[in-house]
Amino acid sequence: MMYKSEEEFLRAYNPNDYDRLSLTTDILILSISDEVQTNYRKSNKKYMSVLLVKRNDYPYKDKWCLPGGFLDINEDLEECPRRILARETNLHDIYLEQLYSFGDVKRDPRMRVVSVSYMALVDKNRLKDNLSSNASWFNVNYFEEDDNVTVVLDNGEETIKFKIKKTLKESTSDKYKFEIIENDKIAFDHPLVIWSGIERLKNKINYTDVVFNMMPDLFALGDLQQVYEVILNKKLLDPAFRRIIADKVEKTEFVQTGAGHRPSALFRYKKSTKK
Amino acid sequence: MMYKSEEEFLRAYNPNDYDRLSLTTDILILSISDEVQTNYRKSNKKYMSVLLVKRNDYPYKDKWCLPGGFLDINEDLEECPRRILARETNLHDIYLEQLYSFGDVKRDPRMRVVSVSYMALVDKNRLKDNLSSNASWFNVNYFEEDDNVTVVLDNGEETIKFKIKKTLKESTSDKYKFEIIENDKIAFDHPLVIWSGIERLKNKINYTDVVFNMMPDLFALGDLQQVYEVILNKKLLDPAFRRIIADKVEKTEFVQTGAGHRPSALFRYKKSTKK
DNA sequence: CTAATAGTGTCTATTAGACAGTATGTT
DNA sequence: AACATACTGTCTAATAGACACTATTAG
Repeated sequence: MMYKSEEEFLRAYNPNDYDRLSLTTDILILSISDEVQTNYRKSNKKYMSVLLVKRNDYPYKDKWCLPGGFLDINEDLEECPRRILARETNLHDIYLEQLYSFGDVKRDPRMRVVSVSYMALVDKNRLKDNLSSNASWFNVNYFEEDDNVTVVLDNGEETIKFKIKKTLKESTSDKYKFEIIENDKIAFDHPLVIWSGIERLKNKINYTDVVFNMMPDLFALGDLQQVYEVILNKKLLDPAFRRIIADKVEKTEFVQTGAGHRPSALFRYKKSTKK
Repeated sequence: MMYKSEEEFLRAYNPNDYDRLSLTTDILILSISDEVQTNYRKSNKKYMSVLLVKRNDYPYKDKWCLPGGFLDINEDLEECPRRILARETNLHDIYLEQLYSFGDVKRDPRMRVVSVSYMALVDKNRLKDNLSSNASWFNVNYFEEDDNVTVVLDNGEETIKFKIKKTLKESTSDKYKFEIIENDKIAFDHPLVIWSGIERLKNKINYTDVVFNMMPDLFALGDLQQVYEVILNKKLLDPAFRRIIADKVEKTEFVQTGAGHRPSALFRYKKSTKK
């Protein structure tokens, strides 16, 4: 069928000629928590933490899932996670990036749904007491071995464990398919979203400045180093770490005292000028 | 509303409670072309090339766009680009990875459409004469300066130029928004897809083995180096290059002669064992 | 004084960049 | 012989890893 003009074409166009489906966005909200130490001298142990919401209806009733919701027909795709973020945290200026789109036919038992996942990074101090009631922060621990990852989440009351396997796809080099091989408390394919976000952050921390979205305005270098360490899941050597971040931070006049040891200078994020 | 069981919930569930929309996938198919040299001694100049399709109906009639199509309600998301790839190239085992999902309200004048873009990498020699009639390979050249990229495409008959600007988003560090600031021959937001794929490939070539999906089974190291050079858009030094790829390739018994200079040994891809 | 973290100097090992050289086919 | 590319040796620069040391506070 050929048309004389775009106007004529659009008049004749019937949107129902094609299959229509629902689209949701799910948001992996990551932050840093610290666990208050009993020994006054010791510094607070830090964790990476993720915000999960308890489902109180079917499907996956009583399981935990990522905050999410349906895309409105009149909103741009990225507006959707922003609206949900505002709902969950009351904050509007949160770092957000798209992760991946999931769309297996049977991923939602209700109907055909494609989900676009996002990752948000936030400084937890900014949203104290702003949480909606069925949401909870879970500390994240993960263990990688060969092609398996075990992720353990803990919110102080409940422990959630799931396992993901990277399997090499046939005929394509270096392309992995992720598969959930153990999971009983997380809804949908959200374990995949959680892990792909953690992997993304683990990579990005090395070549971008995204971490600073999880930091308060003023921070000690020791704290920043601990954040790197929990994200990368390995210890770093002090001098090397300080070399790497040297041109991303600037020293302020402030110090942090009262901890039973040498006070630490407080720094702030500084956009580095050189590449 | 609370339900007694998942079955009861699903019976009562009405998919039309939520907005429904159409979803398409668009595929950036990248490959390597070489331009036959007049001087028998000189080696063929290589280009990165992209497969575009000429639209013969509205919207964007007579503009070029990426091969793509609507997601079928009964196919997994990733099946969709695979089906389109098979249609365009008659090949089934092509490297494919998801790039990004685009979903601005007004990105398609016909209706609300969200598009999931993919990148495919293929060895062009595998699909000689298998092209569908309205498709054409365009050689890619690009120029980066500050926050602008100019991409120039050429298929021998037509030259297409577009320009993209990276603008730093407010309140989030290191997060760019891409914006098309010059384009008159490419349909939809496909310039964004093309550039994000090139950027992705440019990065991935450094830490994965994806290039080998664009190479024939046997190749000379000089050819491989040229492929790196056109993708990265810069010259590499021979010894450094050979060090880097040393454990990704293995020498075969074959050589390439007849070029008026020392014959080159032919190599093949070898999955490297160490990280 | 002690426990604990803050912060620095410096040596070494590894990797990346640069250049110059030798090797070998075709016309 | 001359041209063009194939391929290698080696020096140097830059970066990452490791260790040892000094500094400073609350209790």
